[in-house]
Amino acid sequence: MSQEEGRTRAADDDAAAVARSRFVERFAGQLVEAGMTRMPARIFAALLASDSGALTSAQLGEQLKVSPAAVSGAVRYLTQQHMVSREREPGTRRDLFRVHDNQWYEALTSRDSVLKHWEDALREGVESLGADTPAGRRVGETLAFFEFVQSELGGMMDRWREHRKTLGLD
Amino acid sequence: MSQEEGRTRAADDDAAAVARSRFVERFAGQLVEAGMTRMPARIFAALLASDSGALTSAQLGEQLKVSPAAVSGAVRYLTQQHMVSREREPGTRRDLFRVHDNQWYEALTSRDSVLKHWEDALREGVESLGADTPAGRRVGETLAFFEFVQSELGGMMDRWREHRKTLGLD
DNA sequence: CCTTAACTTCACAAGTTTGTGAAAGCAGCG
DNA sequence: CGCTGCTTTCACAAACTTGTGAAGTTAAGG
Repeated sequence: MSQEEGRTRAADDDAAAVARSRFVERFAGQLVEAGMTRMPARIFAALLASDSGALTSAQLGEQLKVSPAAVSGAVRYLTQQHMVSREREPGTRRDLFRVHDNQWYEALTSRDSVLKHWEDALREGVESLGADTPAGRRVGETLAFFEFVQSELGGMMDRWREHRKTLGLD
Repeated sequence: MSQEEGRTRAADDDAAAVARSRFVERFAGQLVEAGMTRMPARIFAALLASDSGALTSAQLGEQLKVSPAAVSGAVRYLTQQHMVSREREPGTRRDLFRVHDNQWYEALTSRDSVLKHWEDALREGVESLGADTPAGRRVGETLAFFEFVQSELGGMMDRWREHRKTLGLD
């Protein structure tokens, strides 16, 4: 038994839980700084740091010490953003929420991303300011930059999928 | 005179001001959705849509209908993020705030970007969860993804500078 | 040096956001 | 079909944010 190595099984579990919780709160903190709201950030981080990659509402509520209502709201947001998917655990009435590694960071780079909305606003700005005015030209260049970035993303994700294989992550 | 084209000079100016303001508020709105706080977003948008690319505190306050205090706070934030630079207008005591097109979106992709902080948190997570645990592996893959993205950014910005020339923006 | 224009800081009031408890809604199972 | 257990919705209280007015600081110019 691991007691002979200086700790009990329970202490091991406890240490693991503490490590997990520290990571969850720290990573969630970064997501919050980047603009995500707190509860979805914490839930997302908790799923990322779970062994199975999926947890039930009850588990999330317990681990994060929040009410079912809070979980419900946050999880709706996350599924809308395609960062998490909902499954019904067969043979029970619990919902399971899962991070699909691929899925979620593909979502980061895809169609209705933040970038697209910026581009729309910028495009309208160029038109209404006039493409031939100094202001219009400045906004136009910004637009050109984001369009360029957008055009590069596809290729980048292709290269990632390639690179991923070389790392032995399947 | 442009009155013969159906509008007065004043009306032209007014129309331009309205167009500018609509753009400012719309683009700022997108920045807010992406996580920036409202006042910095509005000020940044106002600078972007200005003809000279630079405005004084007073101009910003007047155009956005906010107090000097609000301008001061927002501008401090923007300069810390390297999105705007402060100049002293020579021969006066006014400060001028400027968007340097290059500078600001280079800032988006550089060193102390959001990405780096995410990576730090993820790296710590892998260590404390254990690289050989399921959770540690999942967090590790996420880390690998962001490291990959980071490694691609340099090349992308190089290609942008190239592409920029072909667009005739110098 | 003193004046004064400009910027900054601070305490606070108004306005939002966030998460909760309680009630209502759903769906699988007996 | 009606229990029962899970999820969602809603109104509200608490906590946090945001922008303001006013006082404080700085430095250019006389």
